[in-house]
Amino acid sequence: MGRWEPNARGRLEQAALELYGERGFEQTTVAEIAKRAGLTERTFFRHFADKREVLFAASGQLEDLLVRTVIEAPDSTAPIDAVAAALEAGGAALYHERARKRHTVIVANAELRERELVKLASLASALAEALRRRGVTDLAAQLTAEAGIAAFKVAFEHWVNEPDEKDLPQLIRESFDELKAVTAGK
Amino acid sequence: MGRWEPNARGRLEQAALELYGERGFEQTTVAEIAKRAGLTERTFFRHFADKREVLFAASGQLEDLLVRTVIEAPDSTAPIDAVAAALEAGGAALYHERARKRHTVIVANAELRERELVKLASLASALAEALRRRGVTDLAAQLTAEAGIAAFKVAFEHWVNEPDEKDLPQLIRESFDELKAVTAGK
DNA sequence: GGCACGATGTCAGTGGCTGTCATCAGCATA
DNA sequence: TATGCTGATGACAGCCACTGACATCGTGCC
Repeated sequence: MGRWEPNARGRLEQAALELYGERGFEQTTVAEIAKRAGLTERTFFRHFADKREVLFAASGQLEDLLVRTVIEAPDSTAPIDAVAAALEAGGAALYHERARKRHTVIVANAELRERELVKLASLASALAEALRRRGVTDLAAQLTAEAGIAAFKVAFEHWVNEPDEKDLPQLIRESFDELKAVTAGK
Repeated sequence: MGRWEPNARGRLEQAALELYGERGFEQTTVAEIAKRAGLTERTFFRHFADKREVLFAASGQLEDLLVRTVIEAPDSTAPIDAVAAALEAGGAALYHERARKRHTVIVANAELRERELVKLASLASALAEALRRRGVTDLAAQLTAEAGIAAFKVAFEHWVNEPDEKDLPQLIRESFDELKAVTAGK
């Protein structure tokens, strides 16, 4: 096991998810993660900014997908519906088992929940920016994006918590319908 | 300056806000804050769970105010309007100058922005719980609360960034109006 | 074979945060 | 007034996340 084993980053992600799941986030040291991946602590921090970030490596790709979907929506599509379509597409790209495992680790620790909020806020920012490029007002873009993320969040939580696996895009659609109802004063 | 000077907690808050403003959050050590307050580092951590929390001591009171306002709203009030009323009341309780100073410190640092998201999420949770006690469905309560917080967030940012001071509750009302418009597909 | 470059290892250091125990102010009570 | 109790603070040692600096190793290219 010399240096240069392939996919150091992926090995670190795998080792971290395992250890966080086995003994908890706080009870795991970065040195242990690195050791399981056959690397050193210093190398861990070359790949990830901090101990939490290793769980959120995929969020950048998700962001790209959302932005692309909003941009590619027909001009006639209302902003809220473009955001809904993007989040449904994002939801369709998630694997239930992996998402559930990861979510279990995250909800068990305050620092990880905190970081997840940052990632969701980042998604909202990206969605808002994409809407602005469609000519949507700044205010409307921010509100649409934030409200959309709220709908996604609620749907996602139901998805990972319900015993019988449902279709996430379908749950997202229902969540948006409910959002429209409550903001209409229902 | 023996022990037992009054209001240790308040002195720590004041010293922290000053130092974070003067030289930045990262460039300030907890030992320095404690020293300026005439205390030791260990005592700082007896009053605040971590270095960031010292800036968010007031958020608990704000949460109480929001919850109370939702609960006291007339039964006939729609959930979204009860939330709007609560956030307007919360907005009315903020002082522009102090809020601006604090917000400047927070936006300048990623860790502090992260913590602020946690506080906003906590407010959303509390609002949702208050709505549930009014008999609102779980799903509707979560969505209403989250969307309401989004409206507040947008209004608050405008308030602290606009050069001419506007009325925060008024901005919040306008933000809710816009929220209702965009979720209606406008 | 030699060389450039990027990935990794090694080491020392800073600072956030915690556990533990000693110490001290204030208060009650004998 | 002495004594004892309680809660806040100090002092100290220690863990670990994270960083900077420099050495070392692999790989590809000439």
